[in-house]
Amino acid sequence: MDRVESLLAQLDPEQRQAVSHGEGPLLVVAGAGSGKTRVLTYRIAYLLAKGLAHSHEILAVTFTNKAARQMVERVETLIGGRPQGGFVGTFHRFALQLLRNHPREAGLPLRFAIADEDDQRRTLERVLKRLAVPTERLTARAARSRISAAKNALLSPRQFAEAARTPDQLLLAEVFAGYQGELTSAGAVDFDDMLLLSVRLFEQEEAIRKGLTDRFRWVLVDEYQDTNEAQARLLKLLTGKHPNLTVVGDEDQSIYRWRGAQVENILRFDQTYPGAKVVTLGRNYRSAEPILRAAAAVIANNTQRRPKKLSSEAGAGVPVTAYQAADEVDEARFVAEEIERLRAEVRPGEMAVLFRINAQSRPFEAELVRRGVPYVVVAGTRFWERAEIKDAVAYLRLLVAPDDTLAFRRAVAVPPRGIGEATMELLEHAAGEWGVALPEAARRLPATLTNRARLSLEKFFGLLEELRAQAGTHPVDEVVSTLLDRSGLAAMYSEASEEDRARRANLDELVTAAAEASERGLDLAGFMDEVALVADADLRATGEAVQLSTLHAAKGLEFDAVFLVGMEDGLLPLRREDANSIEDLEEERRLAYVGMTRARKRLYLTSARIRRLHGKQMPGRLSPFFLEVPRDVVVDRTAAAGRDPFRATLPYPGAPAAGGWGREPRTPSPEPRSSGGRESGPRPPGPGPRSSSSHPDGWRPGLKVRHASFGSGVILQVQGTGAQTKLVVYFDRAGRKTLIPSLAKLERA
DNA sequence: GCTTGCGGTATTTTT
DNA sequence: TACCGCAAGC
Repeated sequence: MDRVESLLAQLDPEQRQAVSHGEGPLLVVAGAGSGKTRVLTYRIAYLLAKGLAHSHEILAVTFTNKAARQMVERVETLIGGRPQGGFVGTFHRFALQLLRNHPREAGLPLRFAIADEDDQRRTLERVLKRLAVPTERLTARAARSRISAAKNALLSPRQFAEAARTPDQLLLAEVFAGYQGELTSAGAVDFDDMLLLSVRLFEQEEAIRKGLTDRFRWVLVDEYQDTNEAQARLLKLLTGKHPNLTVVGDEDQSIYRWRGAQVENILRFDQTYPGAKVVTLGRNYRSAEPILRAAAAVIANNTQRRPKKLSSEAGAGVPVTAYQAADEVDEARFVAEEIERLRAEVRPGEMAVLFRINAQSRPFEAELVRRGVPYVVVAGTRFWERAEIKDAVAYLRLLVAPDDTLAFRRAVAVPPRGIGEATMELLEHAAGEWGVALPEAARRLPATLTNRARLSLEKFFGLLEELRAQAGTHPVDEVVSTLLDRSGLAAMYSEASEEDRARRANLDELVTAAAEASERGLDLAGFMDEVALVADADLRATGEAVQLSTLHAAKGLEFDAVFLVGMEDGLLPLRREDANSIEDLEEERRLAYVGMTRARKRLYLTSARIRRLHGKQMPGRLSPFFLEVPRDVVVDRTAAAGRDPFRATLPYPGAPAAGGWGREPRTPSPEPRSSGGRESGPRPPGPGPRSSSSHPDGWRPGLKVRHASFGSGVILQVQGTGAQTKLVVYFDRAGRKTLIPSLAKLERA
């Protein structure tokens, strides 16, 4: 019992209450910074220590691989060993595993493929084309998200069609059916299908469901506010009649409504699970008081929530800083200057610039590069989304599943081998005629093919055979190497262009990823499942750099200093052309709330009076959310910056009449074109942070360098000395790279 | 069947 | 502003 006692002793009363809850459903409403992960991990440790659960009886579900990994690690340190036999992973991983174990019962081919977003888009484009749907009526993009929503709501194409009334819905029903038909004949499932089919499997195969219900006697779910209907249903089926289900979440941090997440799941948890115990964690250990007060005041305007209060346990702190910039360049300048100033006491890795949309990151990057401040942009073009990677992966998928039609379509087209639209149509026709999958039809080399196409296909399949033979006997990374080499995928990219070299470098990274997978004992099929399930965010090493991130990507993280930028009406809340419902506005407000509550000690709220975005100028009216922040917790630095006092920002119509910054009398003024920003004078593109100590080899942040492949760049960061020296360099063309100067051909520019 | 140029369009993106 | 997808030329 000692163990149990000592676990509980490390918790506050509410946390303890949640952790030590016995059997039955439990909802932990965990406000920002209140120790959500702590409760989850301690609860697992508690159940094990108390002997209530065996580790193989525990199923813990998260949304990201990263969260899952963290959970495992933390539980390990708590219980001093690795929990055996349970499942800790994402919803999708759980579902995929289930379907891989029971493909037949799920109505899937033995080696079904996974259609990624790209496959989905291409498939939908074909369907839309076939149905002659004009793009003005429905784009592939729109269709994808609406079909996804239907699947999340557990609707089959048929059910959807039956419910369809408007011409719009009827059209979508047709597209949905066509899309699903294509997926089926390609032997593929998309991400939504994984969940949907798992639900169906549970509903139809009582034995399978019961097997799992009996096995996983304890189920724990993280970020429950982000579950969609399919996920909620899956949990309900899985936990059976006596649900030992613990869910942790916070409706105020639900920011994935556009992806099917239903706040209602968490708001109505006690109705779905009658008798559920509800514990609210109300102590915030993260944010200083002014930050918490600001955030609380904003979120209090939402109606879709339980009213609750968070008390700050993190001290009085300093007021929130506000700054209204002249334009986005001035905003970036202010932020970068402030970051430089803060570096005296705050490590770069403890600072973050958070924005609503990725397109906002440019000016900040420019300013930070100029000053030699190390930074990372979280989520640029993601590794696994890159064309060159997808091309190679398509080949690999074909090795695993020869009839993966979607992969075939992609692989056969790159590098160009004389197989184009005409040949594809011919093959499609043959496939239909013979009733076989498209790749199979291609393998049979229909007589109607031109000689050129025939030879080309023979060669293509010959290569696949060769690789498949190698895959049987060699580690994954070797297969990938051979593939890149023999297919000509690597040769497509010349040494002449820097962009091409970056692509080659990416392909090398793919080999590295394969080698790692191989070391973990995965075969090619396992590697492919991994690739499908792994988001790039999981691979990202943060290091000591300021993070530039979207608000979405910042969820779950915390920083000493947070710059929430672009607080303008239309940007945050983001204005979209389709329906700006109250629900949409509340989700935007939650985004602002999530952003603000990432901050521990310092929070900055900035905006621009004029913003160029997408090449257009946007009028920079202050965000209504900004106006919701109580004045007494804010210090406005706009005037103190020595520029003209800000003006011309009309208060948001719906904003509270009192308070807010938009009300000061404004001097009418000429277009504030180039008033701000430049006034502080151009900064010398100087040698970066003065703090950087000199390196024996002379490398220092701010130094301009040239690399044989990546071209010219500037050093952001220097790590280690001697042969261990690593340089983080920002290249004009290739972006951020980490290099070892003793290996890389790097010279001073 | 593959490359060049125009116009339309732009979110957020855990898997 | 930037990219991407489509339409016309080689």
